[in-house]
Amino acid sequence: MYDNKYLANLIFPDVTETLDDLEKRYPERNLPEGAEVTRFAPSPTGFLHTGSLFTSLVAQKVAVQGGGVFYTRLEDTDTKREIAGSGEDLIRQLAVFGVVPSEGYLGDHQEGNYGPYIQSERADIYKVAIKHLIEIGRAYPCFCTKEELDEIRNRQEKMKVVPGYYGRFAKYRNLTVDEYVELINSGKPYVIRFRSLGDHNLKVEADDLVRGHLLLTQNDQDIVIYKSDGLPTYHFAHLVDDHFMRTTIVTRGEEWLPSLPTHLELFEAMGWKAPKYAHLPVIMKMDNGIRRKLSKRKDTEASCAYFLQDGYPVYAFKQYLFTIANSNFEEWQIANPTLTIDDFHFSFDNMSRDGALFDIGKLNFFSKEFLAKKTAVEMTEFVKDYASKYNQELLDLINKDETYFTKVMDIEKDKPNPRKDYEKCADILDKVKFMYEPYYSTLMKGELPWSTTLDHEVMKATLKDFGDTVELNLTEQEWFETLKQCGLRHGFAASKKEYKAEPEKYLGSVNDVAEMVRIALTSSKNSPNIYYVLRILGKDEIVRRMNIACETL
RNA sequence: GGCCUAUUGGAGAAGAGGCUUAACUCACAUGCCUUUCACGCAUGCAUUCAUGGGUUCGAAUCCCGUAUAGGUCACCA
Repeated sequence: MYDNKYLANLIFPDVTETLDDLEKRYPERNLPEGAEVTRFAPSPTGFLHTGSLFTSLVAQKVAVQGGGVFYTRLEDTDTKREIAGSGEDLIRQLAVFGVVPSEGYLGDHQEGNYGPYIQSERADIYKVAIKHLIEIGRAYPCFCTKEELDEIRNRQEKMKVVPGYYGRFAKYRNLTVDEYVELINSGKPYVIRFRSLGDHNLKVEADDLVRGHLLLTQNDQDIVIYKSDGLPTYHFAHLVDDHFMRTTIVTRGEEWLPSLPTHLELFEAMGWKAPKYAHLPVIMKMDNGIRRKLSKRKDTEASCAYFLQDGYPVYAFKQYLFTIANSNFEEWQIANPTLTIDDFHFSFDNMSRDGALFDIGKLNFFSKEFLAKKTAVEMTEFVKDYASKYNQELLDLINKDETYFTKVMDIEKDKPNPRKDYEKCADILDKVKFMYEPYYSTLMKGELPWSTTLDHEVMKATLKDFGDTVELNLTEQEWFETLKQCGLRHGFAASKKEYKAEPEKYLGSVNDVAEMVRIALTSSKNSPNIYYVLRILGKDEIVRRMNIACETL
């Protein structure tokens, strides 16, 4: 007659440490009142997902604002799905968005007293906990094969009962210890399952920081806690890690809500106090009229790298994410324009329970605002940094003459309300290329929006005259006067009003003159203020451009 | 299919029984400004809070049913 203790020793003969040893090794953290310990625990299975960034931003904020600890942990228990190097990538990407943990898995190294912070390096710790559960009869080995499990499921489907490994369907749940011992000694492969005491007809109460008080169905599944590869499943690793790393708030996506009862029962079985939970809404997307979760495979917005590639400012992106996180953030930012997100006080109470649709329009708004506030020099620096990483063509353009590029960025910056024409760096090349050769020449060879009513000879004469007489050392007002004079010499009224009053007397108005000069200068009807463009180009270039323009007429 | 969660305008949302003839932000529309565009300014944009019932003198706010959407039911996290 064997007992559970014998069974536990048979399964984990090398495990000599006890739970008490671990409690001593990872003591309660000494933190001020109200300080929280949060974490971001990604799996190394790919790039940084927008939803993950969102979750990590919230976790970090909650810890930092209360003087607590934010740490990272690598959840690499699924060796099959692991993508080599993605753990380091994740940490690097996080850093780009200002999410820098003070403790934990940091890519190339680990830091802190509660480690290791890589789950695959914590196998011994999990074993101590599992051994304990076996000893107290709350865990047992299960020898089911994949086929047996499938068969159980099929039977349950036919019977129309809740599927899964529980109660009377749990084939190995009620063996005697002797039987377990015999099976193990026979060499049959097995996993360890939790012995649940729950009942799915009963409820369990739970509190969630964003959802409030919940009444959930109890767990009754004898879930696998220890896989045949010697590593725990997520559920068990979460339990052990968040307990011994002394996490006080678990932030995670709402897809975890259904497993909350399981986790709660696990904590209870271990005799541990469960942390507080915050199940965050997921970011959605409208796809053909239906709302769905951002998909890693289908949606470019799902990857944080996508926004970086497009050259969205990190701060703007964070502002956007914070409007989703806390509904009062926008109003706060408007009321406190000089303060940053770091000064904002986040609260779970102001978080919405259902997933927001990803709104690129709103991101664009924040981004435009942000870029417009930069000075020309800052802008050049910012764009250059972007170009050096993502856009060689743009980088070449800047490097050709950085001072010149800064002048282009400086257009109308001296006005009280600066232009907001760039929403991301990826837009910039297209918007400024007319200021450069060979782009200008190429543009002028294309379709040009010249007036269809004006006589081409008159236009040519006007443009030539304009180039020959243009004065650059004038104020904008004065310069506009000379433009009017030029128009007057060729039969254009000095203002739209005058033209409208006596249309038979003129060919058009100064507006028409400005338009043709604009096209000659930029190839387009829409451009920044020509006065500024002229001053950057210089007299010789203006004359040259007028000649090129005349040739297209 | 079972279970869970959600449902206020195009989007994010405020709203906790009377102060809401539903705040604010983005988007959109119109007008003004103006040498174009952008900026800025002004105005407009939900008689209605998924829906049906109920409670109440009074409901977006409380209760019940229905619908819809999302999530979840692995030796994945």
